[in-house]
Amino acid sequence: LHAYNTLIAGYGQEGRVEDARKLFDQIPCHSDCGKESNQRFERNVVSWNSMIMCYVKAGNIVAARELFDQMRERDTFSWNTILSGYVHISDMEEASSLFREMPNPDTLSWNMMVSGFAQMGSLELACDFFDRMPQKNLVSWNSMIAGYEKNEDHKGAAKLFSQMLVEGQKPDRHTLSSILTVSTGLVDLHLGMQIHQLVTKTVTPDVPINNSLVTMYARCGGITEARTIFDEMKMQK
RNA sequence: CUUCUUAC
Repeated sequence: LHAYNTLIAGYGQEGRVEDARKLFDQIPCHSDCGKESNQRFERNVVSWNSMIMCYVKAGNIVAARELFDQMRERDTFSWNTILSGYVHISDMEEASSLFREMPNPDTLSWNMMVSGFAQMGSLELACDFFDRMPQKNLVSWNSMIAGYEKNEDHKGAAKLFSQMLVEGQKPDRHTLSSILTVSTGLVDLHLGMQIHQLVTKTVTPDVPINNSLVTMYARCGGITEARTIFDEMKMQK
């Protein structure tokens, strides 16, 4: 059964929804004739969740929702999965009401609400959720920073970033590449160089990160440094 | 075994 679930999820990654569905339909639903307990081979929550995930990834919220409504046992994963479906099509109306109906929203749910609102330009709302979050994690910060960035509030993003450091969160590659884009937008070479320092200490060199670094230096008047990084990139291959 | 965030 684990094998089935893994395969369904795997098809999901590749967008092969109907193959996933075929497998899903092959797993017995719930044994109809009461006596026999074939609990051993039955669709479980994970099978449902994986299948819903496939539909969500395919952009087929309607189908995902149908499955969701049919489930008799929903866990936090199920809720978060459809929630993310609505967030990705920017249907924050639906997302909000789901969020309100959720029995026990966890950090992931909050994160999705934050990034959803931020992504559609409702920075106010995003901030609101962000501030009210019971506990924030790295992803929460990253989503919020990305939101500022998307709305071209580069100063806001930079401010949030320093606040993040003050609160003792360590940035990861997501944070750093967002904030690099921000320094590029601000044409702030000084900030960019500070980030560069952090990059070399915290994350393993990475093509996307290096690209952001090169872009940042090039735009902020550090052509020499840009060139250096560029050359280092070639060495690594 | 399944769910959240970046850039180009």
